[in-house]
Amino acid sequence: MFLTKKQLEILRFLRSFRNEHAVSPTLDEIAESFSVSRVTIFEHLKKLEEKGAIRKRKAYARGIEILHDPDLPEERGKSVETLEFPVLGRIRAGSPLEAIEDRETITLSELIPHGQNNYLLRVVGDSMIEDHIQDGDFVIVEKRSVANNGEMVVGILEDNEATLKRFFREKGRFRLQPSNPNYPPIYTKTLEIRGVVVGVIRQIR
Amino acid sequence: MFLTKKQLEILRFLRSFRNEHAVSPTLDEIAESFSVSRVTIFEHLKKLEEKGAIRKRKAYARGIEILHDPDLPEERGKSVETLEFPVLGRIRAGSPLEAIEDRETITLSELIPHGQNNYLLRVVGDSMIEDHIQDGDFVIVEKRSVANNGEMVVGILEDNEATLKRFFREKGRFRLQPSNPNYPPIYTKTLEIRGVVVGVIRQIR
DNA sequence: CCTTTCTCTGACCATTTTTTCAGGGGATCG
DNA sequence: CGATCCCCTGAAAAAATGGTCAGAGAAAGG
Repeated sequence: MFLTKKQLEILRFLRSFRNEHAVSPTLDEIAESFSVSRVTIFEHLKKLEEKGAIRKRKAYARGIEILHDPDLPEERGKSVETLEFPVLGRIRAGSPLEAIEDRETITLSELIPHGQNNYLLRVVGDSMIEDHIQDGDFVIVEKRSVANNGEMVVGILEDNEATLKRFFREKGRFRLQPSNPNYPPIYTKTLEIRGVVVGVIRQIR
Repeated sequence: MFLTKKQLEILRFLRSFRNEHAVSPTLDEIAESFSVSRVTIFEHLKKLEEKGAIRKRKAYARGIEILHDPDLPEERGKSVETLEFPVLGRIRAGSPLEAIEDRETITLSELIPHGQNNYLLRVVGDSMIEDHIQDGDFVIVEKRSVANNGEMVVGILEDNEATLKRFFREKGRFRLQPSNPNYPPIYTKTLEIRGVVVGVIRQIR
């Protein structure tokens, strides 16, 4: 993805505006800040969207979302520096084959999906055991109200109870599939999806 | 500041909408969600603003700001850039039992053992699958040269190869036990322990 | 030179969104 | 009862915001 200079400037402006005002700016506001016309900004935003840097919906006021932030690495580094881990390479859990060699570091923010829309849930029970999520694990959940088939979702059933299952849309109903042969799937006509599991964290005593 | 029931509901809706969409809702969107007219919402918001719970500017699309969140103790604006996650409670992976209710936050540094002596390894292979560590997972390893029976260790064998196994001290030898019935244990007389697994992190695509 | 890319414009229209106006109904309390 | 909240309505005005159209200049590169 190659952004022109102007596009990059606009992207930066978007971010800083959001930081300050908690909402995205309008075309006019961006245009005024750059002393150009609204149409110019409109075109730039179109390009930015084509390039996948932002998302905007049709006729949706103040609805520009930043998908890719070009400055992020440095900015994150500050507050996360204490949470940096060296990655000492790969280890073969099967037969011993690969030695520990490479050296790089990784910050947890790279490794762990983190954002306004993520939260943790502690897992109770073993119904997702074949997905290697065990009792006591924390799952990182991204808040979403829709899911794709096969994704692991946090769903609210009719009786207002929350559960963690794999999601499948079937004819006229939803199937919530445990990944444990000892548990039957749950079928429901109404389902509120609260989020999708994007990560797992486990502490070993 | 005394909020009526409806006002509280709306405030909660504002928050959840923002969580999901990254922008504030319009009057219409709120109105539709509550199945009332736009004007009704307008009035409610006016009251909410008088009471200091939100801020909205004149004719400013999607510009409602939440000033006071009744469900949140006192935490505004703090945890954006730090690696703090809200923990929204527990979820039962077995049968759906517990709803999502409690609200607290946890920082990753609490959750993830972190220190000068810890590093990450990416796991290749499935020999630890019954410990629910799968191919591609990162394990957090605490540097240590000794281990207790049963701990999961990173060991270097005589041929200078690294492996991840459970550690057992036996008569005159060590046993490195995969947690996968398809793999046999490894017996060795000399073993260099590089560390002990204290955590697991998994990203889900 | 020609073509392409990037930047830009004024004028105008379409749609979304907020705001006002002019009310109605029900509940509670003195 | 009368006064006061709270919750609600449809219709229409008034902003604001987003989008389209038909161009234009300037720079870069073949």
